[in-house]
Amino acid sequence: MTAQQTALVIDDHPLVARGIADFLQSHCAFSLVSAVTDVEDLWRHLATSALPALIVVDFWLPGGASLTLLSELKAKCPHTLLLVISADDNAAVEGKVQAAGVQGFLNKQEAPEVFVHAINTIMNGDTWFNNAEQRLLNAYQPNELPVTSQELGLTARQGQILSMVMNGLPNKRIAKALNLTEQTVKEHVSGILNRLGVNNRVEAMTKLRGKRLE
Amino acid sequence: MTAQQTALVIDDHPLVARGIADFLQSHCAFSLVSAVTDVEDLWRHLATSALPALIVVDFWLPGGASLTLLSELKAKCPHTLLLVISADDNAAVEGKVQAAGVQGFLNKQEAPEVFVHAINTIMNGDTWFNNAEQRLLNAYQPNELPVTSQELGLTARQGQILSMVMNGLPNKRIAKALNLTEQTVKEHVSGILNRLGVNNRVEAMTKLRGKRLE
DNA sequence: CGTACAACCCTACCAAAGTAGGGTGCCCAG
DNA sequence: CTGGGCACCCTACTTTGGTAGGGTTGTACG
Repeated sequence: MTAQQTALVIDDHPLVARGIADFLQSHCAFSLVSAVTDVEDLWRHLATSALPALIVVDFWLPGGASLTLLSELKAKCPHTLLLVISADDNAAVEGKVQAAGVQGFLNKQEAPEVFVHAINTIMNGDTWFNNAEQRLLNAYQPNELPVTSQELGLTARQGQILSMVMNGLPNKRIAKALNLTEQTVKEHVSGILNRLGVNNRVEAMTKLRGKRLE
Repeated sequence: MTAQQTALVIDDHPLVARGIADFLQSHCAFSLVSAVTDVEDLWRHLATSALPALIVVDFWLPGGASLTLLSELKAKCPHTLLLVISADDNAAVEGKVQAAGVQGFLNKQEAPEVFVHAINTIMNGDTWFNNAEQRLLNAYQPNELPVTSQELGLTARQGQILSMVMNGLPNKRIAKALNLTEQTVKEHVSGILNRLGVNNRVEAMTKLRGKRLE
């Protein structure tokens, strides 16, 4: 690659965008790396400057805008390479991005050397994706606010059962797993529902959505 | 503040940590800002260097470690100021952090000038928090992967009903809202469960956990 | 010592969720 | 025009979830 190529980074967190841009400029062979924080800025930049050789796109743009943005970018700048970065380890995200036809996907957690390697790979015309199969196993939700059973006013046993309820287990399987009568489980569940002020397990699930037990 | 104070940034994404650290060093009056990416590194750094005046902590450390980390830091470095930064706009997060007794909370999305202002406020002995009441309204879940009903093989009506199921509505209320018989709703739900390969609505909820319909 | 509470068991009952089978009207493609 | 898919309705049934009664044990606390 020549020394005259430019790149563009879009991330809704200004400091992050600037940090990645600076890193690319100092560690990869780009003559200029710009940083923008929203989609409007991105289009404005593309309209007023020469097309960059590479655009780095944060996956979690506000409102889930990134997927539509990617297809628009592919349509309007077919020769520009696209690298998507994400803060979480969700295999589904990588699959979606890969299906969108971009050149690479990378986790923000990766070491700086991996960044450099990925960028060079993409600039050479290859693609960069992690082994999706490997990651299918741990498709967990990383951004869950931890909550202890005590904060909810639950006993230890209730907390244990609540976590199984939150994972979708029916009473029968909970009873089997804990060597209890289904009735006993029901009573624990009733206690939990009372404590949470809800009428059934589904309401409990929606009430605690986005939280992680213990 | 003097020109000899140092700061420390902990964020599990190396580029982000480095970017924020560089920004603090160039825009605030710190003589040295270090960046670490995990808790072990943090303790190692604190043991081998002079205590920093300020530690910037990313809220979403792996495994939800940040809350316990904050209380440990308060215990072991009571004179060090703590600023927590987070990528999302969740009022509950800010409340938790404030309860942990740190000096400030800030969203990564904020403009760089706000960062500078917040840092200066904290370094002067004040605290920096957003108006939690204002934000209680939009305590939404930002990181939800969008999924269309078509991708799931569902009809439009089924998708509509699925989204209500995902929000915890029982069949009776769905029927009332859509002017349908409860029976008709049940049949739609049955169709959805079949399509998703699950046995009941609770399994459907856990299967689609972290996704957002349409 | 007595009280309180958590955890466990039981029977019995009712409401909600889900299944099966059969029927109507609509619209669209072959 | 005919078959198929979709949305809607119905009756009837089974399974699961949740509540309400009452009872036993163990343990922690004043």
